[in-house]
Amino acid sequence: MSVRVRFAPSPTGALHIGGVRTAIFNWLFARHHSGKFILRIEDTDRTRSTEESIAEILDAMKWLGLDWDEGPFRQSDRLSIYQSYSQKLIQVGKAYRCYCTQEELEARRKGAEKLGKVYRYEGTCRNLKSPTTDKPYAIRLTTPEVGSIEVQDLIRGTITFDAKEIDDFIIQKTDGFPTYNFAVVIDDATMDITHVIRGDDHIANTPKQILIYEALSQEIPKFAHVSTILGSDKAKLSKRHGATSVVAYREMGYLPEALVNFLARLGWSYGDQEIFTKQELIEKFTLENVGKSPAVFNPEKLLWLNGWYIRNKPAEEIAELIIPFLKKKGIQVILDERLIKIVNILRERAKTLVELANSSDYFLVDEVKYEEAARKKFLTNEALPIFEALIERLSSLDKFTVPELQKIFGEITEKRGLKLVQIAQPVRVALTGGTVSPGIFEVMEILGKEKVIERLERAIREIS
RNA sequence: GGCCCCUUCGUCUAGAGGUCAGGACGUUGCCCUCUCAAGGCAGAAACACGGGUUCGAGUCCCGUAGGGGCCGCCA
Repeated sequence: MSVRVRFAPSPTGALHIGGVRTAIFNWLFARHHSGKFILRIEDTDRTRSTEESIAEILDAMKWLGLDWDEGPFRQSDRLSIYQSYSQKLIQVGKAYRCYCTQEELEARRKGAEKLGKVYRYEGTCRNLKSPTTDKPYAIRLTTPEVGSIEVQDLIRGTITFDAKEIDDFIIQKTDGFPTYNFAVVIDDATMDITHVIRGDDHIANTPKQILIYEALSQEIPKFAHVSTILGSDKAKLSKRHGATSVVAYREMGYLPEALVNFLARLGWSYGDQEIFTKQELIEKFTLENVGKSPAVFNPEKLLWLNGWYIRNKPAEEIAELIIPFLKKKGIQVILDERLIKIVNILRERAKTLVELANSSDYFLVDEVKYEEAARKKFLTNEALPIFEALIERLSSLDKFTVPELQKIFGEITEKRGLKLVQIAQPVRVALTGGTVSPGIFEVMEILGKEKVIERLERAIREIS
């Protein structure tokens, strides 16, 4: 049978980075085996699930390029399916109605706790002869009292649980809704899921789920439990460690390639390789190379990777991507040769699209804003004659190109006995407003003769 | 507390009994250089601890410690 995997987020908030890594592993596994990747929305929590959250999840998945073959299915559409299966289990004697009230159960649990024991349902309703049909009831699975349940985990090997640890747990609530474990199993079974790849916080649920599969006489899928992503303090990654939602990273100027590459490498590896195209990830991804230990989220490495992709993607694509970021700053531009040139000289010093957009503004606005410290240090009386000489020489220059400009600067430094840095820095401040920029000749070439002279003249007025 | 999972540089990891324990991010120094980057070179930096098994253990076994997860009519 061909591989069928699923990603099943619950739409109770933003799509979390940890969840996305699980999605990536599932997606890669499906693509690697030419199988199917199924998207399922676990929205049975009616109070916390929102439509906005569903829309955001779908949006983020598309942005990351994690396309799905089936779905999105919603559990809320499938209630009758769960109920028909729970009824079937009652009929064949694998499940039973339980009339114990929540209050009663709560009291018994507290009693057990007082004795320092873990409460397990004692099977009060298990052998009820004639059920009182008018009282509300939950449905419990009849579970074995002895023996053990083995989970064959593709990442961790065999995990054994004692049957005594598992009581007759509820599969359908009094309100007719399935419990999580039951819904998951029915969904995975009816969707013919072959491999369940999910977070290791589900390990303890797995024996219960296996018991449901067995009661249903359904084939048990293969399980693979991936370790959690931790924050820098080794606690589970959460909002207090910084941004955790995919959308937040998009807004901070991260590229989807970088995020996918980074997340894929968190807990998975392929020798010493760090950079992977999506194609390579698909070819090389296997569960055997997924590690067992939890991984700490390392924002610096993500940033480095993002910078790598900014430097190495085609400049035209990067140029197109920064347009919305420029727009947010109130700068309207179109994708043209000039913008591509700007991106080309700026991108090796930017780690995010936001940085790139910020560093390009002096090319795109009419008037530069001087940084105060830079102005004070470099727009001085010593700079005046240099600016004046430059204006004179540049005015008569026909070819406003890097080699020509280099020549002119060479002449001026020689004549005045200066080092290049002594004139490059004041000019840089005059042209860009700051002390940091790409090579000054490249900047001048892109700015063009007119703009350069205009800004030098303005700098002279600023000094006087 | 019970059950379960995990443990190689600060971080991500390679390592499937014999390696000077390798790579990457970060970090330090140097080179390049008109600033800042990028790039190049060099360096510091790890097998949690204790017992076994073995000629030999990061690798296998058992403990200990530490971290994490689950113990709901939540998902």
